[in-house]
Amino acid sequence: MGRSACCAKEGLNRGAWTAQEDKILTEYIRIHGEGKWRNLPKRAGLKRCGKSCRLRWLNYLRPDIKRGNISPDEEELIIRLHKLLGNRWSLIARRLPGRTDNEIKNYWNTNLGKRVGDPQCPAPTPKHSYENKLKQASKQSNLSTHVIRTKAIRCSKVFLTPQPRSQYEYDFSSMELEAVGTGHQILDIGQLSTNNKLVESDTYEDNNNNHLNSLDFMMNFNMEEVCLTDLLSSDFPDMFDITNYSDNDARRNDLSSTSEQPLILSEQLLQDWTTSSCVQLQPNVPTNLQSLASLLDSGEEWLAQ
DNA sequence: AAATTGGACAACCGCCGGGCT
DNA sequence: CAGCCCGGCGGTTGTCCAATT
Repeated sequence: MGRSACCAKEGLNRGAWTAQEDKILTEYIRIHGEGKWRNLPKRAGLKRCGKSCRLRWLNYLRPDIKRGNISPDEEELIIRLHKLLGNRWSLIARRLPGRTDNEIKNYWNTNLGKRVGDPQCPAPTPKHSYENKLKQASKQSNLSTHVIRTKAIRCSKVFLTPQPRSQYEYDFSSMELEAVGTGHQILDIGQLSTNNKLVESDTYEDNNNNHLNSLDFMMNFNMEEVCLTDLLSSDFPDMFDITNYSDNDARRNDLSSTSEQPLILSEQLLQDWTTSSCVQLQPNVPTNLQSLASLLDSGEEWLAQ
């Protein structure tokens, strides 16, 4: 017996969403939060498939989405990440705050794939240039296209350890995060750009007058205020504090054996990085995408071995 | 000015894995 | 343990629109 379809297809709207549908969906999620997608359409009074609602929300309506205007730095990062991860768009998207897997996938398919796949491929046409994209974005905004651009970026795969609140007050110099299931510290926000602020999980919800009890949080990460190119000059090894692994971490021995050496990207480390949402950072070291690029370089070298 | 072409991207589809019963 | 539900993911399609003929 096969599983039932996610929804009956009869009588459901399909195709582009109307402003009214968007409003209904946004309002419903604002009140009830995400989840229960299958029942959502009925409860919200939408003639849409639950999956469709979820996709619409995740790829378009979510307030933390930054759409269009992919910068050259983001582009380079996408290329590197794709080289490392392949078509794992969701993983790639997690490294690009505000970007959705669908957007990155589309961007790759229409731009980067052709370019990267064929070294002889001619330079992008003017229509594809960054400058023109800026013009297009500007044009779109002038046409009052509803481009959602918020600073709050949800970091859905990072959780604060369930410790007393004082553990994660907004003292960035001591804040540490823990990746799901890894049991080791994953990120120190100490020297995040001052433009990047950690906010509690319910900030996002607050924006929607919601109040979920999730422990996950968001990182206020304004890409436009982070000069990615500034990040390209730091030494990646310095970013990693291998000694930060807890004593009962099974990997500690392996890692500590290399702690006195220039960083050699371990499989585990790479795995951590590719499966978590944050990079392990050494306190007092600037967070930057160039370092991610360096990490990718290391990962590429490792993969080539 | 109309028809055609091609790019961009929103949306859909089917599959899969995890969790629950 | 099997069956089911739910959500996530990647591939593909459909539609819109600007550029070109």
